[in-house]
Amino acid sequence: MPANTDQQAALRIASGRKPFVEPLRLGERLKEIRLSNQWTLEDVSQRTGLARSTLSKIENNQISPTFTAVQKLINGLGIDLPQLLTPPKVQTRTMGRRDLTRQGEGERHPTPTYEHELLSCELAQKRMIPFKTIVRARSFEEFSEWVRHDGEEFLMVLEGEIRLYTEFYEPLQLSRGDSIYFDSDMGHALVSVSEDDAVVLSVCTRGDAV
Amino acid sequence: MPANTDQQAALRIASGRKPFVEPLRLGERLKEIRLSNQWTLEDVSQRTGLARSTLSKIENNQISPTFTAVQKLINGLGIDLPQLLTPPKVQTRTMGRRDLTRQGEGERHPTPTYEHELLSCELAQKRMIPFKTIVRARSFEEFSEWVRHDGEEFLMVLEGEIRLYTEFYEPLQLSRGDSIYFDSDMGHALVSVSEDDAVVLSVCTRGDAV
DNA sequence: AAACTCTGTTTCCAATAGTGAACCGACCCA
DNA sequence: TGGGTCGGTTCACTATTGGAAACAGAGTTT
Repeated sequence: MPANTDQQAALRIASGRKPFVEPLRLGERLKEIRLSNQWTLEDVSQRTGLARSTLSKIENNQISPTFTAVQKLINGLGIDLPQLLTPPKVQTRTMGRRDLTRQGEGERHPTPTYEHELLSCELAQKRMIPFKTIVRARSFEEFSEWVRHDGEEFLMVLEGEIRLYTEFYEPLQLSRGDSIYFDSDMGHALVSVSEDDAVVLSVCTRGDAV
Repeated sequence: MPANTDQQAALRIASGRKPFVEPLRLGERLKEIRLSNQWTLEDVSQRTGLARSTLSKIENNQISPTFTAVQKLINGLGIDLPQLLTPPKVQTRTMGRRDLTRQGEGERHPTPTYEHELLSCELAQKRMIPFKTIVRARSFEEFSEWVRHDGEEFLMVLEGEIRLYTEFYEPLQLSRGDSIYFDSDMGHALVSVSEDDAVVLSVCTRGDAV
C-alpha cells in the first residue's frame, strides 16, 4: 500500500470526518419505504419514471443512482431526502392524542367585532389553533387597526357572507363554502355582509417554529 | 393498491411539491458554497476526492453527479444535504400571500373511500393543508389499513354524520358542527353514518421540516 | 514579451448508470 | 399438468458520468 494512502487516511481521521463514503444503505432504505407502502417495483417505476430494473439494482446496491434519479425518487414517492437517508427512523411518537369538541361546546371569547369559540382547547402543545367565529362587525371602521399575527391562516365560511379586507389586496367577498389561505402577518379584518351575522371557521398555525 | 396510498398521494400533491424533476440547481448551490469558503476547484478536489474536471461539470450543470459523488461532496465539505439542496438562499420571508378557493372549486382527488377536494392548492410552501372530503365509505372494512401520516389533523363535520375510528380509542360519532383534533400518525378512518354521504373539512399540518 | 503559475473549461476515453427484454420462480386457476 | 399472471432479477446494449490530460485565460515575474 502506497504511503500516500496512509497519509490521506491519517489526515482524514485527524480531521474527524467519517471514514469514507459510508456503506450507502440507501438501497435498504428505499426497499423499506417501498414495502411499507406495499408498492411493487412496477408501481414505483410508474411513479418515478425510473426503469424497474434500475430500481432493483438501486435496492440491491448494485449501482449508485445519479442525482437526477434520486430526485425522481423523492419527487415520485413524495418523500424528502432526510427520509431517504435516515436509516430506520424511529419517529418521535407523540402519538394518539385527541380532543373532541361538540358543536357549540368550545371556549367562548367575545369581542366587540368578533365572537370567537375556541375548539380543541383541552389540547396543549398543538401546532394549529382552530376556532369558530361569529362575525359581528358590519363595517371596516369598527376595527381600530389591522388584525395580524405570525404564521398562516386558513378560513372557511360556514354561514352567511363576509367581506375580507386585507392589507395588500382589494376586499374579497366570500360566501358559504368559500375558503381562503393567507399569511396572517398581513393585516386582515372580517365583516359580515349577510342578513345574519356570518360564521367562519379559522385555523391558524402557531407561530413558534417546529 | 391500498386506500392509504391514494390518501398519501393526495396529500403529497396538496403539499405543493413540484410535479417532477426540477431544474436541478445543485450546481449553483455548490459553486456558492465553494466561493463563500474561498475554495478553488482544486481545494474541493482535494477535500472530496473528486476530479477538478468533474467538479467543474457539476457546477455548470453539465452532468448529474452520482449519489456516491454527492456523498463525497457532503463528507468532504462537511455539509449536509439540506444545505446542498436549499435553493440559493431564498429564505422565504413570504408575506402577504393568499389563495382563494370558491365553493366546489378545489382540486378533486377521488379515492374509493373518500373524495377529497384540495383547497388553496395554488399556494405552495404552506404549513397547513386544508381539504374538504366527501366520506364515501360506509363501513370500516372498506379500508385495507389505517390511514396515517405525520403531523396533526383538525377536522370538522360540515354535513351529515360520521363515525371516526381511531387506533387507540373507541369509535366516535360526530355530527354537523362537531370537531376534533388528533395526532394523525395514530391510525384513523372515517365512515359516513348519515343518510347522505357526510362532508368534513380537514386541515393537516405539514410534517416535513424544510 | 516570454516564461511561469494559478484558475476554470474542454476533450477524450474508460467506467458505470439506466433501459427494455428476456428470464425465473411463485402463485393462481381450470 | 399446462397455461396464465405477477413480482423481482439478470442480460445486452446505449447513454452518461468521472478522471487524466490538454487547453485557455488572467495575472506575476523576469
